[in-house]
Amino acid sequence: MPPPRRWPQPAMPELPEVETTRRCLEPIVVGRCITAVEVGHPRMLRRQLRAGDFEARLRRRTIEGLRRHGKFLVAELSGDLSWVTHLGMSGRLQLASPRVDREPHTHVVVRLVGGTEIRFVDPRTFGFVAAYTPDELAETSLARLGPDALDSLPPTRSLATALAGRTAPIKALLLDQGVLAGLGNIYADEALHRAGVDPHRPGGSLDVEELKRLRSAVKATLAAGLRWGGTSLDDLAYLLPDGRAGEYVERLRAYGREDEACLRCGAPIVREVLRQRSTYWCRGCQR
DNA sequence: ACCTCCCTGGCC
DNA sequence: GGCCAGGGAGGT
Repeated sequence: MPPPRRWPQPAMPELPEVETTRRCLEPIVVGRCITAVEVGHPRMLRRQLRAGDFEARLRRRTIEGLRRHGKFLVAELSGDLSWVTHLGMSGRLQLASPRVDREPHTHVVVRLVGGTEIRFVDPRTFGFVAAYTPDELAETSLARLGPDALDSLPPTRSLATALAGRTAPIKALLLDQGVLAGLGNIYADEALHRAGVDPHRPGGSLDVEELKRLRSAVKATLAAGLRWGGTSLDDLAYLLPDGRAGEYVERLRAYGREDEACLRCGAPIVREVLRQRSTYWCRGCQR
């Protein structure tokens, strides 16, 4: 047995983790009414225009739908309000009975009719919650997101238009939520590895063939992440709402595999810092 | 288009 | 005791 790999510290909820969370919550919460709301950490409300609004806006509303755009989870509430949750770096949502002890760093608790609680646990507090009217929502960063990488992945020609003339590294552009919404550091590295594209390449320098490969790679990477329930690292910062761990970590091809052999060409995967972010890639087969 | 900051647990 | 991880906002 090889020693267990030491994964880089943070789990990072990205599109597959948020979508897995959404799918797990949807059948439980949609159609149910919110009876009580507690916010234990004021920082969670830093994106709410008036902090006092959040609890009042949620209470007694019914959750009519649960959607996702990029990494944002949006519960549509009765009365035309949107409850927005972003998991940040270390956030996760939990379904729990009120009888079960709260975990440390449980910053928001939303209780539903019947007693079930949706709990937002976030040690590093990069996540947040907010309740917006339609007008307010139109002014948030949610309204400035690019197309969703899973549900609305643009055709190759649209990607070519979006990237034309861009000189920033393709990795940075994949992380730019205004270009494409949903990829974070793990899945950006995975997609570039699958596509065989060097993360440093200026975005505008990719030819049509490369863009086709990259588009397919994004699709395949997200589908694989979803299929395995997302990526839970050793710290288990990310877990599904029912407590299960995502299993994609065992299937990562680049991220976290420094000095290990590339699964495609055998060259060692290297780690370097690109735009202040860890980047794992293969010098042998990513060009 | 780029850099800095926020925040905390885990590791050296 | 200090450093590192990073999504997104804000500033330059």
